[in-house]
Amino acid sequence: MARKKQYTEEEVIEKAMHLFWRNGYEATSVRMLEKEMGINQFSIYSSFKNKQGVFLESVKCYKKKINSIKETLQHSNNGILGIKHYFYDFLEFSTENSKFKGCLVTNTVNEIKDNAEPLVMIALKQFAAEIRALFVSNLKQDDQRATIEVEKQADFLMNTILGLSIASKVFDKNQLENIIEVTFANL
Amino acid sequence: MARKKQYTEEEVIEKAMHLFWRNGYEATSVRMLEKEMGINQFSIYSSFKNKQGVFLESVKCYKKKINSIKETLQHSNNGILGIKHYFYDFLEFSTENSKFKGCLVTNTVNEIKDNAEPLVMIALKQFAAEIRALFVSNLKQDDQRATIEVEKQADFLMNTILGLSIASKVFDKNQLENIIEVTFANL
DNA sequence: TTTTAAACTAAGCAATCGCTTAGTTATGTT
DNA sequence: AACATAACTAAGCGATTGCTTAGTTTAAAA
Repeated sequence: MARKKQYTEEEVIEKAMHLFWRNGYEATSVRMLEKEMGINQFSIYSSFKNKQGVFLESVKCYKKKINSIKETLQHSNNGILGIKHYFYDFLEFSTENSKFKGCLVTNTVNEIKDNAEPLVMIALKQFAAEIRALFVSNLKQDDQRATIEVEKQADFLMNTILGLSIASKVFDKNQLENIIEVTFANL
Repeated sequence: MARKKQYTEEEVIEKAMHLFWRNGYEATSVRMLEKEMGINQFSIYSSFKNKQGVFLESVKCYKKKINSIKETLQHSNNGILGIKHYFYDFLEFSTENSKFKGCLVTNTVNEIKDNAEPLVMIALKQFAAEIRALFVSNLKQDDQRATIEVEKQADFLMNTILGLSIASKVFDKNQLENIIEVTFANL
């Protein structure tokens, strides 16, 4: 009936995701996406509607990629030690050519204005809430831990992860590991 | 010999600074600066050379503003308690109409790409280094604190401050205070 | 009072932004 | 083989970006 697509949407989105991850949302232009994805602007818009659509699919792709270390945390039975393991996994996950890129989600949360791009913001907040919920359930595994403290500690851990996203662009690997060690030393 | 300026550069830079603080570097256009500063683009470029120049002066202005709470930390003799005080001071400092704006410097560090705007990046990193040095000297005030740990803890505290800059846009005041409390609870 | 130079206004520069559209190519159906 | 239709190419849309420039106004020096 008609011509076949010369690309698979899964493949080109993964390339787009890496571009957004490195550059952020605004700084990634449609022309750059064109080159990185290897398809024409027409194809981009016909497959994903608009730039926001490309990004939302990129977040889905990012979620899939990070899902393996998220599942490790999900099935962990070591309480806070499982979370610490997740922090190290995350550090490795966000490394490329011994260069840290931070977290796609956190990077974008910090970049997007409150009013602008509400759909993007909703998707990002939902992702963050999922991670925080895992922190809470893992903290509750520790018998001696006070229940009242769990929510506070979850916020604290989220803050540390947020910090690591920026810190990973400025600090070296050793410093990042020190941050994790101090974070969990007395928690 | 010639006409007088109808504005003082100090006054208009303070307005520019607040705009950058709220919106970030890229998202603040020269047209927006024009309106906020109340002067024509020609005056902006004749006084500050270019947009980057306006921003660099804005960072100087920001430093002056934050200097009072920095000096409190500088003259503090309570070791880590002085740092905790600084965290709360910073939270109040970055609040406007019960809305948190984060830290101008941190916001921009996270936004600017490594290669782009190197002058901006240098100014920002220098500012961060000054804060970290204060953390180190205050930590050393505590006699029982192991010297080896001080540098690690300084990185940890920097990471917490970085985190708070993002967290302050997503979390409420109570949560932010919880983060500070947990941070210093066992340090 | 005339001169002169800086401070102003406003229009417009090239480049880039996200996005669209007219026209061509390819492919499965009849 | 002829048709129908989706996938492609490439040019270009209006809006906005940082920045400049030609022309006018103002005020201090001569």
